[in-house]
Amino acid sequence: MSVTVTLPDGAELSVEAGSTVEDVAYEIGPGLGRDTVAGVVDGEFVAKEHPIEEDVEIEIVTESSDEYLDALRHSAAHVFAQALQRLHPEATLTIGPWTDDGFYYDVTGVELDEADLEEISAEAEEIIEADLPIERVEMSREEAFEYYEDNPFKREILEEEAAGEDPVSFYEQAEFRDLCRGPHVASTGEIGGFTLLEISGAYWRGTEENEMLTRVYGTAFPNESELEEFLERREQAKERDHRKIGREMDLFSVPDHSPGCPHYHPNGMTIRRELEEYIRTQNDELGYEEVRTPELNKAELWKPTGHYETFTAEGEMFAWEQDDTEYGLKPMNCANHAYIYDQQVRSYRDLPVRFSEFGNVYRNEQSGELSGLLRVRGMTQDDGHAFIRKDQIQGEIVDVLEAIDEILGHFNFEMEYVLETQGDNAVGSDQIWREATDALGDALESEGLTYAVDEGEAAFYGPKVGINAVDALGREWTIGTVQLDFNIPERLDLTYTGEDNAEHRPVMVHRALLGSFERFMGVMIEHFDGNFPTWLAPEQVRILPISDDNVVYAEEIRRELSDFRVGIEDRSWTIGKKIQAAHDDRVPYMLIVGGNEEEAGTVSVRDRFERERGDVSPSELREHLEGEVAEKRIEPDFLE
RNA sequence: GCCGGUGUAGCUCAGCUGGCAGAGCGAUUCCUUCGUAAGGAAUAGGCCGAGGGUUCAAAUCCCUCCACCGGCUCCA
Repeated sequence: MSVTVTLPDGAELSVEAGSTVEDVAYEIGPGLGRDTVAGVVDGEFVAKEHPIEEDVEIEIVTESSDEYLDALRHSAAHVFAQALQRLHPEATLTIGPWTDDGFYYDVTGVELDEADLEEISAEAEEIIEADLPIERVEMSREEAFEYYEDNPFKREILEEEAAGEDPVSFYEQAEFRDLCRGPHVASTGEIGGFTLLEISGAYWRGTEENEMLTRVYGTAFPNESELEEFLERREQAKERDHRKIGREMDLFSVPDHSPGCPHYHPNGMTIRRELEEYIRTQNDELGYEEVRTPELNKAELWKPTGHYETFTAEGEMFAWEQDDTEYGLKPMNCANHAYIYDQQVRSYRDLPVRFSEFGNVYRNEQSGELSGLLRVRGMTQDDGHAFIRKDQIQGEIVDVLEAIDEILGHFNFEMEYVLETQGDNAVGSDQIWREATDALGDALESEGLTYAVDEGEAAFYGPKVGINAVDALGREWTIGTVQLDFNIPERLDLTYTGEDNAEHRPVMVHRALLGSFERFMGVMIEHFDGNFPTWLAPEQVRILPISDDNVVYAEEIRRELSDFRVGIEDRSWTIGKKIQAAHDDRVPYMLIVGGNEEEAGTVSVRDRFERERGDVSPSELREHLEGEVAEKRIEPDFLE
């Protein structure tokens, strides 16, 4: 019997049923056959020995395919495991997949530290040097269970991932053998660059209740130079780390006495104030009225909304007894805003009623989670709640999404939109959740935004659109959110009087445009590498007098530019050193003033891109800066 | 919270096989007054994260705690 395989270019080929991917490649051409390392069959990455039993779409993976790197790293994981077992026979293997930039292997029954990694690395190099052929072998399920008699993890994989497979596949190189679907490269020698990177813990199957395993991260490349480039990129990423830049530019610190609670230094606060002012104007335009509510409340405030239960269950709420009463620091602003809504009888004519607040909230995040400005315990959200009628849902959400889109445009950010759906901790009926989720999805689609769906990830009260950014180290963080909530109005019995003179239930929209000022600034610092747009730069202009004699003239120029944040470098340094310091401080504009400028009443302008122009009149520069700042242009462009 | 790592001058880091606490940058003072990415000299600056232990002697070895870094889990 023959089956039809469809190639990526649309061509069709008829082959015997049971032919392998490799056989198909040889059918196409002997050269391709020899180069085959694996295949993609109906979108699934498979070993070259994978048999074709029905009509499929097939793609042959060779050394030049992206998938080759995955296979190579998968094999590198095996090489690590082999080296580990040679040096530590007591180690039990669990899983060892490839990842976006390398591989890891989770093991247990062995304690490893960094010195062990070096030894294992050396052993792995020998395995690579020996160029051991990697071969696929099959075993019956029964044999496999017997083989893994002492390894409950592999037995669990046999029962779950490999349920019903008989025989099951193993990959072998010399004395090493591992249960594995593949694919792998043909021999260990194909790994040109190999390194072990980190050692850490990881829960079996990613569940906190399970045993903690030892995870070793590594990566591999076809050759040494690509590995070096990878390590170089990693080092460069560290240079962009907002914690490092925050220290260098004196923006903020998170001292030992306030873990997770950043202190803004004057430079950082300048940036934050600009952000706050900008967001205030956005909130005004969107029709939000600013309110202010306290951090300290009785715990009972959060009981009807469900916050108390949710946050205390996760140990995330700061709450304590005082004078026989339980108090807490607010973890969210919703309850206080709902309270203000409820202080009046609301008519359908009043809606939407919208409150905004730069709300300081506190959450007892696990100590291991804290990370500079990106993950904190005390933060200020640019929070807002709109209380609306059901017929206003679509319009309200669309307005917020458009505002976020406009804001992000001023930062040159590319964000990923994610729709998060009902999770285990959800309150309210499934019906309500479905409606709310559909409404968010519809709004995203009507805005033409592409988005991913994260099932079960929403907050407890309603589905959420998360706007995600990536930091310098490739970690993803949620910035802004839009959440639709039918539950809290219900639980708090919020109402408005309708046209029919009956009571109706409003819907709540929870939204944050930037998210928290902390996280947004953290992401922004890394995104700009500290080179802030002029409107945000703590020091927008620095005047560099050629000699001390020019300091008085520098003062004069500063008065001329009094609408901007202008510093004067008055240390008795050479001009070269003053320029260097200004570059180090990432100041957008430097004005060099010496005898010539003083005589002509001009300045010599240099920007942080090292562009220069002499004979500039201060008023021309001032007019330019006014426009650049007002329009929030991303790069200093006077010298373009 | 869990696994591994780190904590020495304002910053970056040496010193850690136990024996007088170091460098560069920065700061201060003096000299230099300089034309587009580091001029010179001198001086000051430390509870070696905190507490306990071992020792004649601890930055160094051991224990506990705190904070930070990477990862897991969890989140704006």
